[in-house]
Amino acid sequence: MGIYIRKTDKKIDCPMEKALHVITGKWKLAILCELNRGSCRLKDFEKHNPEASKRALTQQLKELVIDGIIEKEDFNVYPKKVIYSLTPKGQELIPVIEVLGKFGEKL
Amino acid sequence: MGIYIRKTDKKIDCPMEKALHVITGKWKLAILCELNRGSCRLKDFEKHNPEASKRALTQQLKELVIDGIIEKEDFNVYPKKVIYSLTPKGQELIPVIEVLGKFGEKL
DNA sequence: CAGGATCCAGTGCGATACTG
DNA sequence: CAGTATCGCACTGGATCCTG
Repeated sequence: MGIYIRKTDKKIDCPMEKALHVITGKWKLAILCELNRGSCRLKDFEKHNPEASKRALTQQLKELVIDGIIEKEDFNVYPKKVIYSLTPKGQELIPVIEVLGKFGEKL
Repeated sequence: MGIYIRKTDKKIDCPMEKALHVITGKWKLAILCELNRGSCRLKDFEKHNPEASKRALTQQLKELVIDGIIEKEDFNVYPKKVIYSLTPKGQELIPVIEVLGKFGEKL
C-alpha cells in the first residue's frame, strides 16, 4: 500500500507529505467540507462550486476515492445516479483540516 | 493583509486554503522540519536535500518569508552568510504539520 | 446525469550558468 | 556563499464535446 504521486508513480514515504498530497487539489477541500455536511452527487458539487470545471471535479473525486478518503455508491440507473460520501478514514481527515483552518485564521 | 495566490495575485479567503497554500511546495515541509531542529543556511538545505534545485529552495524560502513563517538574518559579509529561522508564527505551524503527519501514518 | 477524451494555458520546478 | 536569469519539461486544471 501507500500513496503514490499520480502519473509518475513515484512513492511518497514521508507521512506528512502523504497527508498533504491527499488534500492538495484545487477543489478537494471544498469537496471534503461538503461531504462532511452530507453525501452528495456530482451535480451538487457543480452547483455549489460554479467556478469548478466538471473535469477537475471528477478527477479529484477519483483521486480521493483511490486514496480511500471518500467512496462512491453507483445506483446503476439511467439517467446515472452516483452518490459520494466520506469513508471512516475520510472522517478522520476532518479534524485534521480543521486544525489547518485554525492556523489559517491567524494568517 | 492576507495570503495571495502567487503570480495571479488572487486573494484566498478560506483559512484552510490559506494554511494549505503556505505549506504547499515541494521542499517546504523539509525546510520547516529542518528549521524546527535549528536555524540553517542555504547550503545546509542543499546538503540535506541534494535532490532539490537551488532555484526551488530559494524560491520557497522567499515565499515562507513573505508569509511570515520564517525570517532571514543577513550578516552582510563576503562571502555571503544568511541564516534562516522560524518566526513565532512558524513555530505555531509545527504542531499543525505534526497533526498532518499523524494522519499520514495511517495512509 | 456521470464522466471520459481532447486540446490548451498557466505554473512549479529542475538544470545550468552567472553575479556580487 | 547567497541569490538570480534563462531554458525547458511535466503536471494541474479549464473549456468543450461526446457517450451510455
